[in-house]
Amino acid sequence: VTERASAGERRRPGSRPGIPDATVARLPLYLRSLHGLADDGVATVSSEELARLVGGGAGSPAKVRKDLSHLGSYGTRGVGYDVAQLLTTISTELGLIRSWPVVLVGVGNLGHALAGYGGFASRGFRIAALLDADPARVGELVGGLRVRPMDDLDGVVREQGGAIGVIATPAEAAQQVCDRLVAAGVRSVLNFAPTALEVPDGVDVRKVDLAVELQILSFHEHRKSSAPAPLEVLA
Amino acid sequence: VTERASAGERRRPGSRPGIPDATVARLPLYLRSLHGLADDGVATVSSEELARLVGGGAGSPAKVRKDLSHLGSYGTRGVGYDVAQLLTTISTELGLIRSWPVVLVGVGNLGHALAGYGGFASRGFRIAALLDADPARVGELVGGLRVRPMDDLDGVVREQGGAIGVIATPAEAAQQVCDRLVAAGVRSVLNFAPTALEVPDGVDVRKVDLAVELQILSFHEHRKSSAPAPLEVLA
DNA sequence: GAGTGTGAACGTCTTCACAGCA
DNA sequence: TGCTGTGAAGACGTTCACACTC
Repeated sequence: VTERASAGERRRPGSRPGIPDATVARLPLYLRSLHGLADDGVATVSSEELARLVGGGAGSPAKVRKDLSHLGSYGTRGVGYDVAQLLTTISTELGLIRSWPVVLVGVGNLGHALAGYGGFASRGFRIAALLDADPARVGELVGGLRVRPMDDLDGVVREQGGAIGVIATPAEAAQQVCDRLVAAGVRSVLNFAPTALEVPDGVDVRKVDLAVELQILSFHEHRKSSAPAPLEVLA
Repeated sequence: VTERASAGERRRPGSRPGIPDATVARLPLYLRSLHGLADDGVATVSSEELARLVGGGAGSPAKVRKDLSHLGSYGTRGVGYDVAQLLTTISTELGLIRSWPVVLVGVGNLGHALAGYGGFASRGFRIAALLDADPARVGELVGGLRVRPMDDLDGVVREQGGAIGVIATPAEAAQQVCDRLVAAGVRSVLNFAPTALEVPDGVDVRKVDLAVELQILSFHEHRKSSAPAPLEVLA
């Protein structure tokens, strides 16, 4: 699900010329596979091996090489890429050297799951605060953090620099919550509520919608079901 | 996050010529907006209005018209599209006339959240079974359903026709669970575990990885932070 | 007049193929 | 010899602009 691309594509003087969106979307996948390799003590990967690791759809050796070449990559011909070096290069490019504070709004079913998700810390994020509009939930201890009232939002965002906002509220509340996040200074939002959010320029929104994913699968499943003849051997 | 496209692109004789993947990915968004309109008693939409409703990134009027034209659409020039008719057309195309059974494997934090998600039924899906490998969890009542042991998988999938599998297990178990789903006859899988899954041809996998989404946001946030000069007024 | 449907232009992403280097 | 780095070709997706219809 995934959707809104970066607004600005600024391309400043000193900075690396823009990395294509499609490449940016794959860098995290490379990162994941590289962590696995590093854990196994592997020192070097070829583009072919890396493509295989990130998995069918997202990986062809040529794609991997093009992607990495955008980072000004340092592969060694005849050998491959240095795993450790690629890890730091990609992490740096993604801004994952520091760990980003995440402000999670909405501590319902999904919010609980997100708060309890272990993979945050190792992937460059830490939950800085849990907020909920429901007074009955405020004060509750979830994943080691106490749920705070919405009024704390401004303070939390300001004391953390440049936090990422995660919206896990019902659809009806999402736009309002988003507005408050943006007003508090948040410029990156991950939205789990099934609604489109309106944001001013300079704010990035990505969204994850479970039902949308299932409906896309449904389309393909439907197609398969209504295609009784798998044979097309003639020609 | 979203990723693997359909394997086969079969394009059989009687069927509609292939709808582009990009369009398929947007149909659920149109559907959502249209439901909203129908609930409000609106009878007709223009491509411009619909584009606005699905939200910034995904909507331009031209895109909407192209997308809908792939469905052999029936808009009325000078007026717009009939909301009710579009609803049924898109629902039919996505295979959402029937409601699809969903088999959810892994009833941890995330599994609980998914099982408790209310939006399933209204969007064309119903949870047919919850499964978990942990004997301690089997028997637990979650979202009105009793958690069943993995051994029930074959039976469940077979008694439901063409179920969609959802994997909400830890990464280590995901491939094994996926293999069992596929062996049982599942051809569409939604994977929440942060791993690439290998599947035979004809099986579609979509994946949702929270950390990947955050890392993509991180990239843009990082860019913004390291771009101190918002002025580029010279030229 | 208003808004769809669509060819044609444009831009982006992917794949190919091969030169070049360890 | 093996694998990277990259122009060039090709596929795909989006945007434009306008003819056509209600």
